[in-house]
Amino acid sequence: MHDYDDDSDGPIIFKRRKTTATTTTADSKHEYGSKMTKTTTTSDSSGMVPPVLPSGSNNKSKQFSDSRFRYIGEENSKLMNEDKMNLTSLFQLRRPSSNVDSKHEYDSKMMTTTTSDSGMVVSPSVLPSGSNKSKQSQVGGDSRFPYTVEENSKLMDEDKMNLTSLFQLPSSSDSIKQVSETANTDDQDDEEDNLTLIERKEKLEEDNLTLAERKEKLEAASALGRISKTKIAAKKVTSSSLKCASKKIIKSRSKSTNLHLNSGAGKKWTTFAHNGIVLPPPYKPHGVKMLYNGEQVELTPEQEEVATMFAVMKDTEFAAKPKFIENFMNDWRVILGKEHVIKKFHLCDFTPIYDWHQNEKDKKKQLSALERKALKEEKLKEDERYMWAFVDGKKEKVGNFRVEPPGLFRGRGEHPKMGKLKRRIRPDEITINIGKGEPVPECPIPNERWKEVKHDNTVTWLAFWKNPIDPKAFKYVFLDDTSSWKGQSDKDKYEKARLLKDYILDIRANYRKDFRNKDLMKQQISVAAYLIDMLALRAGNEKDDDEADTVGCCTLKVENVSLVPQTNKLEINFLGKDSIKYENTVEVDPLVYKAIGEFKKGKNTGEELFDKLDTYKLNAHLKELMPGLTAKVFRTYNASITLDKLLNSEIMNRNVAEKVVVYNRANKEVAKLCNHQRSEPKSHGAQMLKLRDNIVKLKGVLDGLETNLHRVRKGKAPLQLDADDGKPKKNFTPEMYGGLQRKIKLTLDKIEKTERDMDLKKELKTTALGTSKTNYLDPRISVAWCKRHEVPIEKIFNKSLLAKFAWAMDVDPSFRF
DNA sequence: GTGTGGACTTGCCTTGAGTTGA
DNA sequence: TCAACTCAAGGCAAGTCCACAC
Repeated sequence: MHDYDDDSDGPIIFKRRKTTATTTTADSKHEYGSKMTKTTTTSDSSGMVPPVLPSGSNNKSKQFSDSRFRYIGEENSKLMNEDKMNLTSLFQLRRPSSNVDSKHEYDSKMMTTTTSDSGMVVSPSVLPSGSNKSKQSQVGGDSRFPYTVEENSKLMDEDKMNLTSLFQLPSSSDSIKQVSETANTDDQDDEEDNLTLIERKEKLEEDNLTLAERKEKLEAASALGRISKTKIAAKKVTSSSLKCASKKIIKSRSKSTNLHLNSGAGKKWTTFAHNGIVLPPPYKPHGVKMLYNGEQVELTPEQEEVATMFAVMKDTEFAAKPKFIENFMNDWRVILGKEHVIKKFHLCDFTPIYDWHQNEKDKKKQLSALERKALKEEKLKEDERYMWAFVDGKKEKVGNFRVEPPGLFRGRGEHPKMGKLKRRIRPDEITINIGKGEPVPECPIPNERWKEVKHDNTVTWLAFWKNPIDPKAFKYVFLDDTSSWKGQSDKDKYEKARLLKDYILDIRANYRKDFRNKDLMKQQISVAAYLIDMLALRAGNEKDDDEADTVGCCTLKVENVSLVPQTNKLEINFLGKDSIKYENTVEVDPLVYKAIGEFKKGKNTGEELFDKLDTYKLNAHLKELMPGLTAKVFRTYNASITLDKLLNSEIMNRNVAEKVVVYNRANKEVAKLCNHQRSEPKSHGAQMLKLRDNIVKLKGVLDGLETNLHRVRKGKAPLQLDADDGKPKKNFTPEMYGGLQRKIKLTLDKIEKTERDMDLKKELKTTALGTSKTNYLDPRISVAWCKRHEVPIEKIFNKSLLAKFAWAMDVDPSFRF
C-alpha cells in the first residue's frame, strides 16, 4: 500500500528527519503494520516500501488482514489518481476552525507578549552557591510534606469523603501564628547564608515575578544601568558552583520535606485486582444500501461497517479532506476486494446510510425522560463491574475501561494517516496486568483469549494493546484521575515545579553565561532552555514522517524563527502539539538574538534550528542543574507561579462574582502563556448577540426606572405600569420610592453582570482555560486563594476537578506556590 | 551515543446531560 | 413541555520522558 503525494502520481517523498535509517519491525502477528514486515525510511527514501503480502492464514483476524493487500502498487495508485482528479469538484477544503480567524486574535496576543515577556533579559542578582529557600515558599510549609504512599492513600480516601467539611476557613489567628512561625524559621536560614538582606530580598522578588513584571524590572534595570553588572556577575557562576548549590538545596529539601523525587520508579503495588475491560459490541448490520454510480450496491457486513464509518462523518471537515478520503478508500478497497464494483470515491453516494444514521439519532432523542433514565441505569449497572479496581485493598476508580471501537482515524491537523481504518481490537491483542493470585478477568468473547496476563507491579496500567494506527505506540487502560496513584503523581509534579523555584535563579544565570559558549551544543542548549523558560514552550521530541508535521523547541525549523531587523525581537511561528498554531513576536536577550542568527546561517528551509540538540541532551543538562529537572517542569513552574502572582492582588472589597472574574482573568493569562487554544464555539456569535440584546433591553428598563424615580421624587405618579401587579400607580408612596431604588440597583447589577459575562466570553473565545487548570496550575494555589477570599471552591473547580484535587483541599490558606 | 519500546501526561473535541426560557 | 443552549465528562490523539539495548 502506498501513501501518495498530493500533487504527483508517485509515492510521497519523505522529508528527512533523522539521518540514520530507521527500521520498524512489529512483533504482533495481528498487526496491520506487521504485515509490512519492515518499513525502512532513509534519507534518500523515495517512499514506503510496499508491504510484503502475508502468507495464508486461517483465523478471522488474519483473513481480515490478508484481504487488505489485494490492491497494491500501481493498481491502487491508478485508482487514487482518478479519485483525486474528481475531488476538487466534490469538496471545498476548509481550514480547521481552530485556525480560522486566528489572525486577529494573534495580533492582540503578539502585542501583549511583546510588551510583557522580555523580562528575562534582566539578570537577577546572582547568588553564591547554596542559595536558600525563599521566604514565601515556606509559608504553609506543612502542606509540602508528602506522605508515604500508604499514608497518602489513607488521607486521600478521607479527603474524598470529607471534601466539603475539609474546605473550611481556619481562624485568622491560626494563619497569623503560622506566618509568624515561618518567619522565625527563615531567620535561622538567613544566618546560614552569606547574602545580604537586600540581596535576599531581590532574589525573592525576582523569583516570584510574572513575565510581565520581569519586563517592568528590565526597564527599570536598564534605566539604572544594572544589566551589565548582573551579566558580569552571571559569568562568575560556574558549573561546579551550581552543582554545589544543587546538592545543598536538595539535601536540605530532602531532609525537611521528605520529597519523593523518584516516586515514579519501582514497586507500585502489592495487591491489584480488577474485572478487566469492556470490548465494543459486535457490528450490527443495518442493511441500508448506499449508491454507486446511482445504483444500489450490495455490501457484506464488514464492508457496510466501514462504509457506515465514513457516512456518519459526512458532515465533518474530515470528509472533505483529500488525504482522509484517500486513506479511507485505500483501506476500504482492501475490504471490498479486487472484484467489487466500488472502485472510485467520486461515484460513491453514502447519503442513504447517512440518512439512516440521522434517523437513528432522532429516534434516540425522542426517548422519554423515563426511558432515558432506564437506559442510563442499565448501562451503569453493566459498567459498575468494570468501574473499580482494588489496589492494596483500596477501592479505586478505573479510567477508561472501554476498548476503543473501530472507526476512521481522526488525526489532528494534516495528519498523514487521517481516514485510515482503526480496526476492531481482538482479545488476543490485549495484555492484562493484574495481581498474582487474583482471578484473571474472563475473556468476554467465547473461544478467544487474552494475548497475555502479566503481574507487573512496577506499572499502573490494567491493560494495553498496540495502537492499530501506529504499531509503535500503545493504548492503555489506567486508573481514573481521582485515584491515589494519579493524585500522588500530580502532587509530586507540583512539588518538583516548586523545587525549581529554589533553583531558578542559578539556572537562569547558568544558561545566560552559555549564550556565547564556543561549544555549539552548549550554546544551543542555553538558548533552547531560555526559550522554554521564557515562552513556556514544549521540549519538542523528534517525530516520524508518518505523524503530523509539528514541532516543539528542540525541533524548531529555520523558518519557524525570524529575526526582526533593527530590534532584539524574534518572530516565532510554528505548529505545535495538536497542530495548534503558535505565533509570537517577543523581545529577547540581545545575545539570544545574535545566537539564533548564527544558528540560522547557512541553513535552508526545513533544517533544524537547533541541529546539535535533542530533548535527551537538553534534559540531561537540566538534570545536572536540578535533580529530576526536565523541560516540561518549566511549563508547570511558569504556569503556577504566574497564577500565584496574579492572584495576589488585593480584592477584598469585591463580591464573589467579581473575585471569580479576577481568577478567570489570571487563568486566562496562564492559558495564553501556554498557548492553550480552542476553536471558536459555533454559537459564539449568537451568544454575543443575545447578551448585547439583553444589555440594550436592560438599559431601556433602567431608563424607565430612573425617569419614574425622578417623577416620584417630584411628587408625580410613575409613568409606566408597575410590573409587580400590572396596575397603574396613581399615587406614589415612600415604599414605591424605595422599591424603585431597589429595582434600579438590581437592574444595574444585571447590566454589570451581563457586560462582565460578555467581556469574558469575548476574551475566552479561542482560549481554553480548562487545560491549564487540569494540568499546570497547582490546585493548592486556587484552594488557598479561595479560602483567603471566601470564594466557594465550587466556583473555580467543577466536580471532576474537586475529585481530582481532593489531596489539595486541606491546604493552609496562607499557601503560596 | 542513538534508537526504540514503554509508560505515562497533556490537550482538544465531541457527546450528551442538565439547564433555561418561551 | 420542548427546543435551544451550555458545559462537563469522556474519548482518544499527541505529546514527554525514561530505561534499555545495541
